[in-house]
Amino acid sequence: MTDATDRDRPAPLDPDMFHPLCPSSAMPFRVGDKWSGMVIRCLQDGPRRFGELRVPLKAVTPKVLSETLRAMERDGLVTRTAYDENPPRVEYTLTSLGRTLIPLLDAARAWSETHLPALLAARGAAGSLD
Amino acid sequence: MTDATDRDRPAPLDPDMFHPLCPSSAMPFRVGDKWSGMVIRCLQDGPRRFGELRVPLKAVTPKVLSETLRAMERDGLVTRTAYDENPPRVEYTLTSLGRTLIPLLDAARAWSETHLPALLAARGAAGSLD
DNA sequence: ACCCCCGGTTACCGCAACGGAACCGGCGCT
DNA sequence: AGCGCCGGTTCCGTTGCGGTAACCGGGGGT
Repeated sequence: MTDATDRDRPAPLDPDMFHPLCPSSAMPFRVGDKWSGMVIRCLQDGPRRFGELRVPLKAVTPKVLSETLRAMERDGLVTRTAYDENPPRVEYTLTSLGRTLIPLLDAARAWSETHLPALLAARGAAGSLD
Repeated sequence: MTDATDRDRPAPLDPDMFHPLCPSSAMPFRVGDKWSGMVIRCLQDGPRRFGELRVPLKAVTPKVLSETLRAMERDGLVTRTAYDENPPRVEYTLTSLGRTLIPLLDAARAWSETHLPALLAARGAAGSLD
């Protein structure tokens, strides 16, 4: 197709971008709700559709995803744009405020890459004998 | 008194360091559990006793505080040192791993100072009319 | 005998987050 | 007529974090 709606469309999301072994879950930080940080990651390269977000976030149910997006919209982190087409199309975009969180996520990721193994080792050691 | 136990003791904690209007509560981040970030702030200048932590964290009950400290100890973020004295004395100290979280807390605080008003404004606007 | 000190523990409970499964509406295709 | 697509919503159940209130142990003071 490659029509107008495909312009400005970022590359497809990697279905495994939140692999089960990804630190996102064990990491001792959270941005907003459980999924908000991952949503920001999904949106950082451009607008995404609801169903598109469900690909990498396969563990999230539509209910929780829509709750998360609604909360983020209320907080001015994303904008929701509904196109009156058929089948319906809705796009979510990071606002400039939402974009300001990306460096924080980067910092959190950097911390995890450096220090999370030590934390998990400590946790494992405590769990096994103490 | 100023005896040996007072050596290396940091200045007393400010009872209002977590003022109700402090962004810590509205901030869209969390480090670990609800109180972990504040505990790290309390410990960043040196070891603190259990009762000492309860001064600025006056909203936390002893149960939750001890749970928090225990979890942080399991994760290798703090060390607990009990002195066999009377009345009992226990000191909590940040480990070097725990100290690595301080820059992250600084980044979160900087974000809040810059952007939290915008987030709260968006939230307020959404709540009032939508 | 009583109470205070400190640093907790125990039992109980409420609420919000999270999750599963099913359903919906409008249009187009077959 | 029936099915599928998309972007949700609704109902219901579970989990677990966090909070409340009460209690504990052991020495020392009065």
